[in-house]
Amino acid sequence: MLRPIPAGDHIPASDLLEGLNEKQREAVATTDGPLLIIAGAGSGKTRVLTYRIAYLLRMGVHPSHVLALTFTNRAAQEMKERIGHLVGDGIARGIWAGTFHSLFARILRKEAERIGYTNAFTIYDTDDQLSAIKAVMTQLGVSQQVLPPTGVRSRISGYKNNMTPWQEAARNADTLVDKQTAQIYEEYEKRLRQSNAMDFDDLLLNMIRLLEHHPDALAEYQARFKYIMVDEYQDTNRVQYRAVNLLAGALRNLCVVGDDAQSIYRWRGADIRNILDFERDYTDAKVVRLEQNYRSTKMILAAADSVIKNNVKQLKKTLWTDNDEGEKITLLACRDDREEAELVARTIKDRMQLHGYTFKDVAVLYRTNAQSQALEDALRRLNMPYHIVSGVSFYKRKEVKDTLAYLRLLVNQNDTESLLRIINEPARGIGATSLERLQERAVAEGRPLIEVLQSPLAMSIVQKRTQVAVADFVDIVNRYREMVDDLPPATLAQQYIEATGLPQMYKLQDTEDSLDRWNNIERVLSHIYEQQELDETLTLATYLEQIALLSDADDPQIGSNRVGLMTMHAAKGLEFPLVVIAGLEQGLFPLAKAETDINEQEEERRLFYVGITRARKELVLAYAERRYRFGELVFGRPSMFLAEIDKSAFAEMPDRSGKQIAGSRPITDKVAIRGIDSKRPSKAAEKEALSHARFQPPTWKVAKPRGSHNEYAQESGDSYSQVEDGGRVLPGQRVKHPMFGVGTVTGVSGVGTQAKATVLFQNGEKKNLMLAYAKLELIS
DNA sequence: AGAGCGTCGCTTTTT
DNA sequence: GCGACGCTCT
Repeated sequence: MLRPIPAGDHIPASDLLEGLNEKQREAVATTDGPLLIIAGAGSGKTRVLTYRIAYLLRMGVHPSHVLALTFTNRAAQEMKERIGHLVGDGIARGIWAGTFHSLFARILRKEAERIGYTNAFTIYDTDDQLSAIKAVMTQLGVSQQVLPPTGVRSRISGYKNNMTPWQEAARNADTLVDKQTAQIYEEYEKRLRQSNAMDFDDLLLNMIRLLEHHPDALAEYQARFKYIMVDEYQDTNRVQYRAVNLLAGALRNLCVVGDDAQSIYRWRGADIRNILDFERDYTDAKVVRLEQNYRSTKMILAAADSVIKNNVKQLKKTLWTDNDEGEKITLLACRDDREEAELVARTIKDRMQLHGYTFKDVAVLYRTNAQSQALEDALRRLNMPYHIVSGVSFYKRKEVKDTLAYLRLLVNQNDTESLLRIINEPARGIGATSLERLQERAVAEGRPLIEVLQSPLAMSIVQKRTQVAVADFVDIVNRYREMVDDLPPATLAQQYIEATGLPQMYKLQDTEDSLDRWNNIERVLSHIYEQQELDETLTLATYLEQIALLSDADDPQIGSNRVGLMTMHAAKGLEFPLVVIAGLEQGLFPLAKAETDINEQEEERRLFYVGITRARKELVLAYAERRYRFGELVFGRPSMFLAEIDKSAFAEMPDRSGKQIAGSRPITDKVAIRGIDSKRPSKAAEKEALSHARFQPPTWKVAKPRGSHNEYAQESGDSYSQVEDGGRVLPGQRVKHPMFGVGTVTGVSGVGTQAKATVLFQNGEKKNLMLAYAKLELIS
């Protein structure tokens, strides 16, 4: 048993238990042995987790012996911060907190050799997976028309999530499609091995392989992670379950926290059995139920409960609260998606004035990312700041992916997917036919493509001209490979990317679009520089790993004062005083396929439950009778979920013009709302503003003079343009750029977000910089 | 080999 | 309503 240690400057262990309810206290103070915490929405789960870890530390557990597995990096970061407040930052920093994927990647990086990789292994995202699958299908002569590669990808991922190796998949294959899929699976696995690459599933599987095949590694990590906690346990899959069981196997100090009602990742392999089996696998497990909700009003909780109770499959629990009754729910019945967006925006503005919310107190949730567009337009028109939680989109841009592919190749030359991606980008005269032939050769010889490219004998199968082009390309990569250990990553990346000719290609095209792309490449390079400044141990490999494992919910802007726009999946774990859920129509939410499949329907319902329970004070629900989907006007009916909420919970609310917004009448009634101004902004302006709202990469800060503008100007339509307008940068002005150094402005062009400055730097280089992005510091 | 045009499929959610 | 991909032509 543990004994408390002197508290020093911080809160003693016993005090940590104060201010917790009885159940929470029990969960926190149960340090040893298996513990299952069933934590209803808003029941103080995060509080319990952080206090429990702080308690452990106070009881003398060394931070490095604590492992906390979370769903997002943000959740881990937040947890660390909160623990830091309780026990001191220095101590909190020592715990192992992160996602399964990022922590396992870190361990595997160290142990790579033992499972047949090198520590330079690349992490393949879903796009890389797809290219690999396509290449394999071409190699096997399987038609991509008959067998869609995305379908194959999800089947392979399904196999992996069930720990089914290709041998077994092949054995169990009955139909031709099954057999072909199994064969593609086999070749896919070989290809990734050959490429020294792991996909997301492999990060988990390889951790298991390491622990199962290397008893000393198992012993080592079991001894290291003496206390293990798993958050969002209902959304873990079988592989994660196995990994956790292995790690906790010796000491069995395993605490899992979950809520089956909030399980929303079944499609990704999350398995509710993980909760049910816990008590079976750990018969001595203590079970603590947290059922008091501290977050929401009675009204909101009642609505959530009346919805979720329609699910047949669920564990019994009763969530209750001491909070106020609260406001009734507002229902916005709208004619179409434009009007829905408009009304949502106006309602938000209205409630902000009425109840004193600020922008960051508000979130608009929806089922699909595509719905954000109309909402953005409306918010922009009302000049309300917002931010979209989907930080990865910047990294999905072609030029950014190309840049990263070049860097990945530098770190891991066997990374065939990256190699193929950029070998002819910019065009070098290395065509598809030649590459196909060379790939065939590589497969036949069982060696990585990059080796084939460097073998004069093998290269003789392609034209002389191609041979020369390939040799030039390989030279560039090799030249910079030699410098990897000698130059700081940002400098190396900068010089190497310049040498590839990629940025120049876009710059010379000199169109609005190509300059944008050029700029994005510069932003990646500046980003590496920034990260390097923050962490001097940064290497290109670790940088690339961070990028690969970024998640949407990791968007650092989440704390800024803006209205949050996000999917309900992305909203998991968050809470807001005012929550709007838009697009409550059959076929959209729930999605069409849930109408026939009861399991899907229950998952959609859980998702709605998650959405509702994000709200603390007030809930607004909205649907539209017509909506544009795929550029086509589609008619819809209100969501079945709306009918599951008691009619008396809805408010009858006049809007400011005195007109009816929505009533407590049967929701199928048509409620017409007039007088909404719906002038569309110009196409160009829309696209413009959108690109800035969307492509702000995470951890990116636009440097700007202090206090020169309101704090939310950055991304919200018109106000954005004031961030760095041409006005304050004039010819003759001396400026400093983080990468290029000091220079003098020689010219300015464009206005608003398009404002550019030509700067002559001290090294004689002249650069044309977008002021909205380039982090220029004015110096005198 | 590369440019240009047309078709298709896409939007469910993401580590 | 857009972007990715494939086909055709040069």
